[in-house]
Amino acid sequence: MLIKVAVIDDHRIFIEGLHSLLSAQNGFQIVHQFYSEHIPDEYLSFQNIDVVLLDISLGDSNGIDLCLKIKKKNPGTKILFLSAFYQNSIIIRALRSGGSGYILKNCSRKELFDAIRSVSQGKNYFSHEISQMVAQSFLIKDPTKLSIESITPREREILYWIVNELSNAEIAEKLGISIKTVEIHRMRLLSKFGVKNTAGLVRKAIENNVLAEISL
Amino acid sequence: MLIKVAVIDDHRIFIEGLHSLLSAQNGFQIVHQFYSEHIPDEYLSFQNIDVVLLDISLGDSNGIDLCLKIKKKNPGTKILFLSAFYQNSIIIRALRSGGSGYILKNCSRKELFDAIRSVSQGKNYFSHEISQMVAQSFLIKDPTKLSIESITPREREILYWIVNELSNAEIAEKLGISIKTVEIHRMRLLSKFGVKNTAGLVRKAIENNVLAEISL
DNA sequence: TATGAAGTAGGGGTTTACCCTTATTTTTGG
DNA sequence: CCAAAAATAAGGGTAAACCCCTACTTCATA
Repeated sequence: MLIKVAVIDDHRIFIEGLHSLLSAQNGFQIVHQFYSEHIPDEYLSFQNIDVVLLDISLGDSNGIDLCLKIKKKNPGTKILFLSAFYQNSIIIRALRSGGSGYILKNCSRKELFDAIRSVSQGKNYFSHEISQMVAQSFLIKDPTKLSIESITPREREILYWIVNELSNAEIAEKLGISIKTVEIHRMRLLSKFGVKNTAGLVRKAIENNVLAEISL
Repeated sequence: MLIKVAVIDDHRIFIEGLHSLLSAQNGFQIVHQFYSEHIPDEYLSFQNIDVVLLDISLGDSNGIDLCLKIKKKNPGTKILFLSAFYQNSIIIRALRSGGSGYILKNCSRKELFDAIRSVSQGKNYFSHEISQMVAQSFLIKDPTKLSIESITPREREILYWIVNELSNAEIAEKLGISIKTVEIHRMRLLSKFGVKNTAGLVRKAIENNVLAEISL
């Protein structure tokens, strides 16, 4: 069972190191390798590739956009981010761009092999540092910031339908109440969330995870 | 250096087990313990408590709301969630409610002690299972969901300000263009995203990671 | 039993979003 | 250099959101 691997990184030395590492290990084969971030679209056909090792900081381009492109062309190919970068927002964007895992460049040989095997089998893999960082990003640093006023069950219900693109009239009909009542609930939501309009309402609702149904 | 601990759980046997565990170990002292979820507000003064071990599934009440209450009254007291529960949305809501860590009830003795020590020192602690689960919740399961029509740089800029609660008039002024132009961009965004209104626009923009600046 | 929180609903009004249409200029790529 | 895409902007209109106000009912709980 040979796992076919492609590597995309802008550091030539790093790719060569990876090449020698994977070649020395049974079960891996590096099929493609790109040194630059400027990869023409016609080269993005990875039908016969199992796993792409992708760096996030690719010169002036970035690995996240590249990941999106690759997954659109080759939905079956798994992406494993391999980066020295660990800034929270970057990690989360990477995860949302279609990747299957994220490890750090200073990881052990064993972890690299484990990660490649895992994602090639359709599983996910996160290095300990990455998953810890993602989890910690949810913690409230400042306890005084726990100030989002609690919303009532009915307000929560109204909010749910707002986020699902229903108008006040549609919500009123669905819940069997008057439009005026929906309006009132909506205004109280704006006030409680401290926002100016629907855009802010939806953003805060998602960010603060008020709606369990609306995951991420 | 004695760490003062309070335990809140609705399983009497579990609390007694915890008590004997922590008593046998130097450095810990269980000061309070509650068996029920119905704790009167006047008992929520934990000024001299370092760490509260809190179960999430407290009968008909829930540990998340209780955590919010405790942190509001005692910002300095650390909360360590200790639960058998691991459903994604619940975990994330728990983290956002002011806790400092989250471990599973089937964890090892050593992990329990480590976790309590960590949070009492102001650090965070997540069991491996929890942090992995949180990280995985960000992954896109279905690659075909990455298929949003590409938007132009200007549309992206408009979208950014929409998500930041600016009105068409405010965006027009900020970018030095007419309101009519902003309207056109906005309508094209609605069309490209396949949504009906601002709520859908903001939701899709966040979910599909269109805006790098809007992380979480 | 009374006080507050939650849900309900009306009137009346302003502002903003949404949806057509057409049309010019600029930029970009083959 | 030409065609396509992108950005600009207008007029004109409807629908929806937003923001005041008052006021009634229910329900829990102190």
